[in-house]
Amino acid sequence: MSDSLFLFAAKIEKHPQDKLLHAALTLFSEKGFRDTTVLDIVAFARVSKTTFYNFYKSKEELLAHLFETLIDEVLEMVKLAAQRETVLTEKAYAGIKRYVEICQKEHAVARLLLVSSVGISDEVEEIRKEAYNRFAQFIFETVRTELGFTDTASDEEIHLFSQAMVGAINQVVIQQVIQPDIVKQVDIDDVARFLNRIAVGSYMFLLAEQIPFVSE
Amino acid sequence: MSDSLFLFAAKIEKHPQDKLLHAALTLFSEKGFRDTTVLDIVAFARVSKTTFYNFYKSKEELLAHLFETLIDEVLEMVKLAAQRETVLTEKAYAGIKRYVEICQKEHAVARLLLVSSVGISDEVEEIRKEAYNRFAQFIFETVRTELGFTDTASDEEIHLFSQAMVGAINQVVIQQVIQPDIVKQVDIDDVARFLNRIAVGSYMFLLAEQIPFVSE
Amino acid sequence: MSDSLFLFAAKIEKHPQDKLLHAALTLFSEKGFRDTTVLDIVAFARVSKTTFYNFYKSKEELLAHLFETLIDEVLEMVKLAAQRETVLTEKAYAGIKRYVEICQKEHAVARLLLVSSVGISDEVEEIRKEAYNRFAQFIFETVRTELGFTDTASDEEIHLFSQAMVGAINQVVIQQVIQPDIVKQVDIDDVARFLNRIAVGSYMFLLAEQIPFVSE
Amino acid sequence: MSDSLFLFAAKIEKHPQDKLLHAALTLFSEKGFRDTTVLDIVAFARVSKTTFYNFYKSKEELLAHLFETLIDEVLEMVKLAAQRETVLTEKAYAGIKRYVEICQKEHAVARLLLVSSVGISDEVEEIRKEAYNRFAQFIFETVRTELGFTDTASDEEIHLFSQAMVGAINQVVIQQVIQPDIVKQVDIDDVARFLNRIAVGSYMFLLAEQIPFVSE
DNA sequence: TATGAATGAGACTTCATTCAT
DNA sequence: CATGAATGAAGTCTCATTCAT
Repeated sequence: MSDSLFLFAAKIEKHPQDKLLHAALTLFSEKGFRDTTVLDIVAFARVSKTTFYNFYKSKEELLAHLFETLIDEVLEMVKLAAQRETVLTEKAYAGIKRYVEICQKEHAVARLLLVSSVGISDEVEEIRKEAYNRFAQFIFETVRTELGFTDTASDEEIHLFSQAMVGAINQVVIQQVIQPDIVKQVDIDDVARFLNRIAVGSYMFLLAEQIPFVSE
Repeated sequence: MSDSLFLFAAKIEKHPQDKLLHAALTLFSEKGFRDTTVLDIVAFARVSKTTFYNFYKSKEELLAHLFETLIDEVLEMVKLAAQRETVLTEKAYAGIKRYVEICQKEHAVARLLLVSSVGISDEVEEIRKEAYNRFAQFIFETVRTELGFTDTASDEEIHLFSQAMVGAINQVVIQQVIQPDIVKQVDIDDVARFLNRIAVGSYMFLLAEQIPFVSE
Repeated sequence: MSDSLFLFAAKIEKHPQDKLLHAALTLFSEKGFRDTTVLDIVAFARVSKTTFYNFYKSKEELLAHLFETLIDEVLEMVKLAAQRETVLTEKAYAGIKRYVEICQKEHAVARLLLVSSVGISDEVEEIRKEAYNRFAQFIFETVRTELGFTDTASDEEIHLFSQAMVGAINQVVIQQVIQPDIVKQVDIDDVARFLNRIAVGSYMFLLAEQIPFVSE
Repeated sequence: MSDSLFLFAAKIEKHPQDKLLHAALTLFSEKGFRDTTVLDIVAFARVSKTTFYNFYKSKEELLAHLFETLIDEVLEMVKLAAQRETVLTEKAYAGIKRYVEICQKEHAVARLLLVSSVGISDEVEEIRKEAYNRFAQFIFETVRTELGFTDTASDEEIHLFSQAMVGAINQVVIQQVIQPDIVKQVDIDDVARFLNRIAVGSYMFLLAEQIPFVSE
């Protein structure tokens, strides 16, 4: 389980809200959102329904809160990993690798974040959108810093590009990393390096379109 | 609505199953999967609940069937658009553009395919995975033909790359094309051309790693 | 099974209606009326639903027809048994004994007639009422002939009395004869003789009230 | 309706279970068991379907509970009437009269108890059997006390006899008292006195077989 | 806060019955 | 006649959510 990875789980759960978050994390990951009942959650968290509904208006709201908490922590870890990397040109790679690592180690949680939680509520989608944009922003800035370029591309294009990269990364994670039945476990390093190359290469390509040097 | 776009909707819906598919398409798109009840569906389709459950074991199964039907049609249209394009180097672009076009014109349906249907059931995810792989395969093969290259990259890498591209495309579509509240409508041509450049460029980048000419 | 006891069952069931009656008899007796479906019946009878609904408007109507057929046969056998008895004073006893015998031998059928078929439809109740009255009439006339009395009691009282006797007989049959789990099987002769004594005694008592010789 | 006769109906029905019982009594009596749906019941009782199924596993179980409740009350009233009668030799008559009275006044309820509820479920039949035996026991004991006899008949015979009497009484009630379309309303007193004479006379007859003084 | 009863909504099932082929 | 699809009604079950104690 993820007792050590996520902060609220480490708080020994003195606060009922932490207990609820931890219960939700455990149960949503294990059985999925719809197959987890509110009764399951309060039983696991050892709090009452009253407490539950004092903190959250609905099961959806709990998911939204959990989602936000998790994604914040994950992005924080990713950024931290990039910071800790001393080699400038490896910073983006370090971040992406950390992301892939987390998704592999906590594949149930990753599945929750990337698959099970999709389409549950507009609230979650809003948070997701925001989080993906932050992720995109991180990648873009890291890569730009790495390469020391001064942008010539428009903000609009940069934005699009970053989003595309996030989509690319998540898609690969979904299909290669978090499948529970994958026999030949992919090599995290390979995947991370691969994704990093795409990010870096795509950024260069983005600039290149200004001064075409690749295509016709 | 999409009465002309999707085949089963044009069959005048004599068969209850087509009526159900059409009803599901309409209602899932309009109100989302969760907020559509089986009663809504059978009322809209003017069939009985029994008929519903004769065809589908559950609402989830109907979604899976609808999803499969739609994605098949969409991919068919995309491939057709690429085929019809006579200029060889524009085939991938034509396909991607067709995809983005469909997603814009039928943004409710696209939303259903790309967002609302995620995480509902393993069955749908299985179909989605398969469909995304077919899409990835199409992109890869079209681009390869366009460029006339003989591959030097491994199958594994090609696979990863194609998946990444599909993720990139879908993410951009999700955030730029199918948001219902987007004020400044993006230009379909721009987005499609942009995505095409990513695909082409990424493919070249993929080969380039064999004969490194970009990075260290 | 009752293949030999009831006429329509012996007709080798050439006629679809006989097949239906036989199927209904078998299945209603075995599983009860509500737990037997029309599909069960037509499958067992090897006829089609169309045939079923050509003969009967509903499952209830089939029950009514079956009920009427059975009760007619039973009463016929009872009367026959009484006729065959040469000793005049044993005629009523012979009839009652035959009745109890049938109910014991065909306890599933008896259960259907006396318990399971009650309250299903007004039509059946009408037939039941009529049949019980015929039974009552038989008892009354047989006993009267046995005793050679000329009535002094009113028609009304005779009618009431006969009905009471039928009720008494059936109640004892229900509780003593057709219970499927009765361990100590009651002795048919004893019960029949007992019921006969009640009938005879009651009749005498009925007359006695005219010329009170028993009570205060 | 029977608002004053049956206890649970008088409880102002604060408890949903009482509301359900009252609704069931009303609707089963009015439209019969089969033609009353669970939806009818919960609508009438103004409780939710969930509440219904919290108390009862099925409509059958509700009937069983209602049946038990009603029959208990009826037997209580019958016994009370017998107790209140000061003239010793009129006690059995008083009880039977009360029974017939109730069946006439509440003929819909009586119809439910004696006809509509038959054959619905084994559970009800079990309760019915038990209740009829209690009724039989009451009649037997009352009559025995009235007559001051010391028994010479065997337990087995007494048991049979009591059952037969209950059957006789109920049959007469069914055919003379609770038919909704009876034009010439029977006189309750007459019927009750008649049934009492049967009970008393039969008991004497039962003893007489030991020391035959009536028949040949 | 905790507990438990109650609610209302919706999923799923099973039939009796009808109808077209 | 047989077959099978379709219907409509009802039963049963499971939850999320609310409320009183």
